[in-house]
Amino acid sequence: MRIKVDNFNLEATLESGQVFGFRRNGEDGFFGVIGKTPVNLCQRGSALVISSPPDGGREISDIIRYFDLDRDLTPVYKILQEDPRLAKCYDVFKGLRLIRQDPWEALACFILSSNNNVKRIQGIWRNLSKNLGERVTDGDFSFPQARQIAGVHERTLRELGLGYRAPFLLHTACFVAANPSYLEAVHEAPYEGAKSRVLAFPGIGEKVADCVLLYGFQKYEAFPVDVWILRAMRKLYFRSRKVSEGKIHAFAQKRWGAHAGYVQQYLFHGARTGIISAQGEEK
DNA sequence: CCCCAGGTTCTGG
DNA sequence: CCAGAACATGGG
Repeated sequence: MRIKVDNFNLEATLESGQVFGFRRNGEDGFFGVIGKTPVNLCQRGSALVISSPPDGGREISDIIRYFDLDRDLTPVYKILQEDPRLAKCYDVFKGLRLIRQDPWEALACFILSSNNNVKRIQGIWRNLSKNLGERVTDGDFSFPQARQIAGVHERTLRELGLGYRAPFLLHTACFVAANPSYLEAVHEAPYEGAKSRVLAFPGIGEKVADCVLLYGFQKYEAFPVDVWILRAMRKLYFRSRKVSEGKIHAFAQKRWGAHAGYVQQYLFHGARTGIISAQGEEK
């Protein structure tokens, strides 16, 4: 199947650290599992080519929704272009979009992300999927539901590489499995209320909560401040002073409002790939 | 043996 | 409210 896409950058979208279940497949392709459907993706200019192995395929509307392709990025582009500190990110990553992830997967994965690196998070994603998920192709699995994780012992999660995060994920999985409507309530609630509900889980603080709200619940006011964003923001907007994460979060929300989350994604990818030099902060 | 990785929690001031 | 340390694990 083939979808005409406008203002879309598949590579930047999948490699900007918002989702952990995709891997490169060939020169310009990617393989991943959306829900329980395995998909091969590759972009040829304005064409997004999608193939699902035995053609148990996804509807086009599902793909459009997943990659947020029905969003008008004009207001985001306007912000990026009009700020010289962000223009480079626009030039290089134009078409980067925020994925609408499964809420549970986003919640679980970003519990695993704390004090961790992307490569290892991807490895844990694979371990969890292979051991607790469902087989969707010969060697590929879907990310396990809360129920599946809730059914194992903490020691099992440690063996899969979760380290000290094992009890955090286990507790959260048990709660979600026992309270299926909780995540729906997060969806319904506005940003602040949703955030307090997400913060209630163990192992989730300000930063992870914002990631979960942004990637799993489409709360676009969310502005996760991690080490990369902290360095970049200090450098670009605070002359490398020791401004706190909280101050930066408030600054971003006031400056970019409902588009803060999108701006953050461009900034994060720019900082991590070295497009914008995030160096130069003196501790 | 050090530091770092999309931090959070706990502790003592 | 703020600064420091501990926390598993793997890589540089």
